[in-house]
Amino acid sequence: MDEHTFIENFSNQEWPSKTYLCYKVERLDGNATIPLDGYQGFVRNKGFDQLEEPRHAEFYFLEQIRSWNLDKNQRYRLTCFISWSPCYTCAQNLTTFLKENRHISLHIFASRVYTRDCFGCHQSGLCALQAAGARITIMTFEDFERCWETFVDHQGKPFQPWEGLEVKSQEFCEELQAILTTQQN
DNA sequence: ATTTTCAAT
Repeated sequence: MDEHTFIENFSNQEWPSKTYLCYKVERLDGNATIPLDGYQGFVRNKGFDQLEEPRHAEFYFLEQIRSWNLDKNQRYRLTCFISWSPCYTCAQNLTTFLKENRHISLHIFASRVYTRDCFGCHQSGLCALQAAGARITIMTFEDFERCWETFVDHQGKPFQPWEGLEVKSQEFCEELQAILTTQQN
């Protein structure tokens, strides 16, 4: 991913009308985690402008995972950095996937909390996803930096945080915490 | 004080 795309989409000061999702996979072997570098990459949503059926980024992510046919006798950890947190429908699809694939765990790092959901309640979607075992957190400075190091064609440049990164991250974190703790009982 | 959201005006 080029530098501009990363900043434009992952900056928590921006409100882009598109979503990028970076993913990586590790195999868990006892206490060891073995990165599967061949399986890492990123996807974005496709909209009406591309003459394809509009689909959210998570659709393509799930499509990728399914294509790998990860060995059910091994354990894997998926990590994804996503610029908007999953909508209700996508959260449900991920929930179903995790329930059907107990050998796979998922940790989602979201830059921003998506709240404009036309098809359902994004809060309950995220709660269900968490209940299915996913970890959902807001990206902090360290997470942006890790994403930058791993997925951006940074040409050796270190991650330069934008103004207000920490404050916004904290705000979204509180918003997400409120969502994930409210509906649990 | 504080919009915006995987678009469509």
